[in-house]
Amino acid sequence: MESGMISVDRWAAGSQAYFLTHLHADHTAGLSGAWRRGPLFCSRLTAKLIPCKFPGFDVSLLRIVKIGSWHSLSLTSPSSRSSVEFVFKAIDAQHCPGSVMYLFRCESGCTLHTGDFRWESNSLGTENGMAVLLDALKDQTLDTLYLDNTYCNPQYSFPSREVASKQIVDIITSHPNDEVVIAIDSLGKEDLLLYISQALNMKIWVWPERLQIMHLLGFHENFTAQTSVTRIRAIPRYSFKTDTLNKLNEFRGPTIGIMPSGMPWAVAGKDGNTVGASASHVNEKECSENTGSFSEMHGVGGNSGNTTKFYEVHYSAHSCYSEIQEFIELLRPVNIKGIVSSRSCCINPHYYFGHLCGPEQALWRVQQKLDCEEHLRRAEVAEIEPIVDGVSHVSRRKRKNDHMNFFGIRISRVSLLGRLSCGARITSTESCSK
DNA sequence: GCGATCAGCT
DNA sequence: CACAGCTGATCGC
Repeated sequence: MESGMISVDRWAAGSQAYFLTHLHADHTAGLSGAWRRGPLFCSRLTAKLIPCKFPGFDVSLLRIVKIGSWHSLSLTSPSSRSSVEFVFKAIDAQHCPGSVMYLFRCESGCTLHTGDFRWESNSLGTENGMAVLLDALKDQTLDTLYLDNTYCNPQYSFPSREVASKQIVDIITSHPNDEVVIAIDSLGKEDLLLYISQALNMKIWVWPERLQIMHLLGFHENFTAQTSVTRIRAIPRYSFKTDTLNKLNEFRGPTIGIMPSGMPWAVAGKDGNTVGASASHVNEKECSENTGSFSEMHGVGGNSGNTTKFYEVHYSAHSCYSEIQEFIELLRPVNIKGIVSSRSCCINPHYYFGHLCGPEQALWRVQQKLDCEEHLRRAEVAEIEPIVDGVSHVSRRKRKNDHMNFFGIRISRVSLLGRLSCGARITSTESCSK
């Protein structure tokens, strides 16, 4: 795609249309209430949150992109001065409230910008998102994939957010009489807090600005800003430290701290006040089974000499390596570019996934999808025919599976394609092998 | 004084 | 190494 037309999460002058994937600060550097550079495209929920995040923002510049629908956009090529027609679509990125990916199509090709995303294996949201994506690509190659490569390295393996949420509920219920403090940011982890609130039938305290966000998101029933009605508090991550917790421990009674973190191995044991599980220990637990892991740390108490317990639970809003791998295996882009720049070269998507990119791979995906749809059409016809030849359902299913194996993709993935075609159902029994 | 940018911390 | 993001220092207008 030619430069000087569309910017995604970049706010320098010189673009004709600006797209925002989500409202985290590392994607909005350069945005402010004084924004005047041009129309800003974002999801409906993000648009709702913008005046809160950027007071004074001129909302007449907002262009709401309805998720799942095609939108059209006519821009001017800076080089040829001719008109370029775009269509684009937003897809739920499941990273934080309002977060989306953008798929752009124009005459010169297709581009997908994932923004930050977490598409968990075997989740309905991921299946739906992938079905929308593949359907939108149709028989076109994906020319450029701008990828959330935060955890684009096999060492990054962690459980789903649901598993992590269950772990946190278990930690809280195992301390029935303690005050609980959970570290969160200004946006994100609402699904975790809702899960806790519903599982324990208890409101969660948040600070007043955060309660306003919860109101905008429609979650206000599960949250409160009154300190007296609950023992569970969500506090800003930057004020989550031994000092704060020890003070709570001293003045409000026994307190445990829970840090849901994307990289717990990085936080533990930095100073003398915390003693954490080592990174190798955390990783060892993760690698042995994908049921999740958490580490327990004990902070040294304040004047009272009490001990504050810290729990770091592996909770991530970014896809882990195996989820990124599944994503790329299905999309097969011609080019791939990481959106996370890092001094560390170990997350360069080309290093691990270069073999899944290139023109041949992109064409292979298109051909595979067409073959698969054709097969599913035939399979459905076969399914509604009466069985007259003595062939059992089991052997039919086996035949189908053989065909899928021929394609080299797993059954759970083919079920995504199944949704795309004529509603043919494929039984999905296999979990992802690692 | 205000906004942008960066170091530092968690 | 570094998730997301606040605070505070510095620079330029």
